[in-house]
Amino acid sequence: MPESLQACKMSISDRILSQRREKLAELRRLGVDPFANRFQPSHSIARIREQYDSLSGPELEGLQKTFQLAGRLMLLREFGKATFCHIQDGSGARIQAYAQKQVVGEEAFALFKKVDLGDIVGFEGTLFRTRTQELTLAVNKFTLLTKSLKPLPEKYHGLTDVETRYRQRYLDLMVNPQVREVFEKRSAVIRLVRQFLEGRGFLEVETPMMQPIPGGATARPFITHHQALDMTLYLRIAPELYLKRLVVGGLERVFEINRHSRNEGLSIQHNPEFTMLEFYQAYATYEDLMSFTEEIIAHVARTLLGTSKLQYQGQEIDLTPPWRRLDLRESLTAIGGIPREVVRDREALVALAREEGVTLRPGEGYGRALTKLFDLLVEGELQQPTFVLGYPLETSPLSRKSDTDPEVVDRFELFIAGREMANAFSELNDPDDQRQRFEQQLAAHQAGDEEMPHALDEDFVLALEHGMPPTAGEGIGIDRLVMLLTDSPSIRDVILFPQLRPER
RNA sequence: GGGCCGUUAACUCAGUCGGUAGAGUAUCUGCCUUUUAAGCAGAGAGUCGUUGGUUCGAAUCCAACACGGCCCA
Repeated sequence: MPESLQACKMSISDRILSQRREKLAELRRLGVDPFANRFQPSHSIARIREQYDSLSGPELEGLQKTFQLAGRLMLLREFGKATFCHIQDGSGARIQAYAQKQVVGEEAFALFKKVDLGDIVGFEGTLFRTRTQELTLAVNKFTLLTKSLKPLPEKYHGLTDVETRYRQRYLDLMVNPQVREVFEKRSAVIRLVRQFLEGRGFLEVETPMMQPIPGGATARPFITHHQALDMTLYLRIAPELYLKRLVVGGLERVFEINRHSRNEGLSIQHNPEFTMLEFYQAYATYEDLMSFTEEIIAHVARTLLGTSKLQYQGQEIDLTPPWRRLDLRESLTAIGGIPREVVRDREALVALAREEGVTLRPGEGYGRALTKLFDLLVEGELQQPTFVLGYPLETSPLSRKSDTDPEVVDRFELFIAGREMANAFSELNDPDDQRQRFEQQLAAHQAGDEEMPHALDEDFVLALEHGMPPTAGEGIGIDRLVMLLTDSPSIRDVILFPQLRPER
C-alpha cells in the first residue's frame, strides 16, 4: 500500500507523531543529533527584555554584541527565504527571532525549515527592531536542541480543558503564562514567610511525615506500613505534637512548612495533601499571635502585590491591620441570626444543630454544635479578615483553658474570604490535663470515630511531664493563602499536581 | 454518598426539529525576505467518553457506567 494511502487511515495524532518521527530519523541521517547535549545561553529571555527593551533600533545595532538564546518554539511564521519565530524560555518570557536563508546559509536554513512548533532550539545572533519596532534576534547560527514529537495546544486559546491542564500540567505551564505566575507567586509566598520567621528568630525544622500515632488534628489519616519494622505508620495529619516536643527541648521558636495529608473528601478548597506553616513560640500567648498573624500576612501581601488591599473573586479584601475580632457565640447571633438565649441554652442549641442537618457523633454535644453551626451560618459571611475567639473546650483538645471562662480555650481561628486561613492557640502544657483529654479522644475512637487517634500518645505526655514553657502555636494554610493572593478560586489552581482519579 | 452540568479532529469550539460530521488553529503540499492570531491556494484528519436501549435512522432521545467541573453532605 502506498504511504500516502496509509496516511489516510491514520488518526490525526498518529499522523503528526509519525511525521515527526520521520523528521527525527531524517535528522539523524543528516548527522544532526535531535537531542543535543549542550548549549549555553548567554542570557535568559527575560533578561534580554529587561536590558534591551528600552533601546531603539539604531542603538541595538550599535551594540556589536552577539547573544546565545535557547527556548521552546511557540510560534512560526515562514516565508520562502526567511522565517519569524517566537521562542519562550524558563524565565517565562518570549522573544521573536528572524532567520534569513541569506544569513544562516543554505544548509542551516534547510535544517531550520524542518523544525516544528514545540521543538527546543538554540540561536546565536544580534538584536534589532523590525519595521513594527518589535525587539527581535537576527539569527546567525541555529542549533536544534530537542525534538518534540507531540503537537502544542492551540496558539491563541491555549489549553482550557481543566482535566488536561491538571493531568499534563507541563502543557498548561507551556501555554498559559498566568499559570506560571501563580506558581512563581506561590514560591515567593513561601520564601517571604520563611524570611519573616527567620527574622524573628524562628528555627526551621523537619519532623516526621510518617507517625505511629497520628495526632495534632482531628482527621482520618492515610495508613501505610513499614516492612522492616513490621509496623503501621500514618501519614501525618499535623506536625503539632512533634513541634511541641522541640519546644520542650528548648527550641523555643520553631517552624515547619510542609505537607499534611488527610484522608477526606476533595473540594474546591481541599486536596488530600496540602501545605501548612506551623510555628510555635515559647512565652507567647494566642493574643500575641493575633498581631503576629496580622503582620506576617499583611507583610507577604504588601511585598508580593505592593498593596494590602486585594481583589479576590471580584471582591475587595483589605488586609490592613488591625483585623476584626469576633466571639464565636456572639457571631452565631450577630451573623447567624440565632437568638442569644438559644445560643446559651445547651440543649436548645444541640436541637437546632440537628434541625440544620448536623450529625453529632458519640461524645459530641454543645461544643460541636456551636462550631458546626458556625461553619454553616457564619464562616461564609466572614469576607474581611476576622479572628474568631471563644472556641469551646470540647473541640480543642490541645489548647489551654481560658483563665476566666472554663468552657472556652485560649484559641482563635482566622477567616478571610469566607474560609479558614489559620488556627492558633495558647498550648496546653499541663501533662495531666492533656492525658485526660487524650483519654476522651481515645474513648471517642473506640466508639467509632475514625477521626480520633487510635492510641494515646504516651510519648508526648512524657515530654510534657518534663515541662513545656508557656507557648503559643499556629498553623496557616499556605494553599489557601496563595489562593487569596493569586485570586484563584480553586485549590487545584495553586497545587501543581492536584489529586485526580486515574484516567481510564 | 446525593444533585446539577460537561465530554464532538491534536487544541479551541459550532452542530437547529432525530436524517448519515463542521469551522478556526495546528498538520501536510505549493507560493512568499520585516511578519504580529502574517497572507494566498490546495489537501488530509473523527470509536461524536463507553456500553446498552428506543427508532427505518441517534452526536442529537432514554438508561447505566467512566472521567471532569460546580453545589450539597
